Formats: sequence, C-alpha cells, structure tokens
Amino acid sequence: MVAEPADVVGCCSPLAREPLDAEQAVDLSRSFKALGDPVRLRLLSLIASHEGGEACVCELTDTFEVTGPTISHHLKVLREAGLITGERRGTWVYYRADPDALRRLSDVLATGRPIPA
Amino acid sequence: MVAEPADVVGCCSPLAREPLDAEQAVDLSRSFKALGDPVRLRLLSLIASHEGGEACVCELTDTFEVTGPTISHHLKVLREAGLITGERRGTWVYYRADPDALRRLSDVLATGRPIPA
DNA sequence: CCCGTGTATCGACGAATGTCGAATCAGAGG
DNA sequence: CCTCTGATTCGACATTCGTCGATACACGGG
Repeated sequence: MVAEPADVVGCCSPLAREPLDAEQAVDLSRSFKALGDPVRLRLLSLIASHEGGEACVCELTDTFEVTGPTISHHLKVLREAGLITGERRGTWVYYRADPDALRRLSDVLATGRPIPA
Repeated sequence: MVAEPADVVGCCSPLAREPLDAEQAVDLSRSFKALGDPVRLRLLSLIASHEGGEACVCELTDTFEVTGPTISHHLKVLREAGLITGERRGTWVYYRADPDALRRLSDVLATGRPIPA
C-alpha cells in the first residue's frame, strides 16, 4: 500500500516547523502545481462556492473564454491532484471540492500560527 | 497605485466562500505556481524552518542534486512571487520567508473553518 | 590591485504545459 | 435505432519551464 499524502505530511506539519524531505515535497508540489493556473483556481473556487457544494460542468464552461475541451482538461488536472471529485448523473457531470485536501494544503502553509484543534 | 495582492484577496476570503474573479485568480495562481515545484518547496521550507528565520544560499545548495545556477533560479522565482526576501551581507546572501504571504495563501485554502483571529 | 569564493545572469536545449479543433464516448428521447 | 446534446479524449502546436555550462558580478583578503 502506498502512503497517502495525509500520512506523509501528517495533520499538522507546517512548512516552517521542519524541512520537507524530498518525497513530501514531490507530493505537495503536485497539488500546488494544480493550483498554479488561473483557470483551475477559478474552476475550483466556482465548484467549492457553488450552492450545494457541487457544480455541473455545463455551468462552468460558460464562465470562461476557453473551449470545452480545455475546461475538461483542467478539471482532469484538479481531479488527479485529488482536489475535486466528479460524478456523472444522467447527461451531466457534477464536480465537488475535497475539503480535506484543501485543508491539508492550507495547514502546510499556516506558519507561525497554532493549528486549531 | 496598483492594488496589493492583500487588497485584492482580502484577509479572510477563502476559495469556497465566493468565486474568485479573473484578476484574483491570476494573482493567486502566480504564488501557487511558485510552490508547484519540489525543489522550490524544499527551499522555502529550509529557509522558513532555519534557525533565526533565515538561511544562507551556501547552506541551501548542498542539500540538492541540482547546480548552483538552478538553485539561484528557483530562489528568484520564489522572490518574485513575494514568498521570500533576500539580503546580501558581505560575501553571502541570506533569504527569509515572508510569513504574511504564506498566511494569505493558507487562508485562501482554509475552507469551512473560521479564520483564527 | 588582483585573486578567490559565493551568487546571479545568460544562452541553449529537452520536457512539460495550455490551448485548440476534430473525433469519440455516454445518455436521453424521439 | 438514430440523433441530439453534454463531456471527454486525441493529436497537434506554440509557449513556458527546469536544467545545465559558461560567463559575469559582488565582496573580502592578501
């Protein structure tokens, strides 16, 4: 069994407490890289802030200037980074954000502050 | 005067509260992209966790398998993303992490949780 | 003033990335 | 069964990125 990201990083390991080892860094950088594109960041935000916690792809496409295939590509990147999950219901596909994944990344960057219990 | 990132994003605007507009997204994605490389993530962590809150470039170079110019390049990327600042003191250059920048990114990802005061 | 050492910049190159149009797959409904 | 619509995959292309060696810059010390 491969270690989950959560196992590797731990629940409360801010970047500033101790140096990341190479493996942790590779793991985390994959997630941050997924956030390193404006379209993906907006997609994630649209999904996470959407009523009901999920959004249909058809609602996402109209917001951007890029084509459908490009949206699809970005959703795949977010999905493979573990930041969102997708589910098909009939004709439409709905995506929702993974709060645990976001929180994990947030905690890594939370320097200096005590981690809320 | 150009708006600072902190002004654009606000101090407590998580991704999931409301959709990021295009400008915010471009701004934030630049920072996350800087974190989207394993070497840069380890560099940042080494700097942030180093005693005294700062680290000399000479101490960073030995940790990695990459050459000096490459380290220099990654430090530049982190610097231009506003995540670290560099200062020359005599022969050596010392870098330190910017806690505000890290906290700002952390807060953006802190979904659902109340922001600690 | 000239080295020697620590950093940074430059120029180049292969690999990865973002984007598109065309083609394909998945379901719903005649 | 056929077709229409929504979503993904495929193949291609220009751009960006990470890396290196060579070179240039900044200081401190003989």
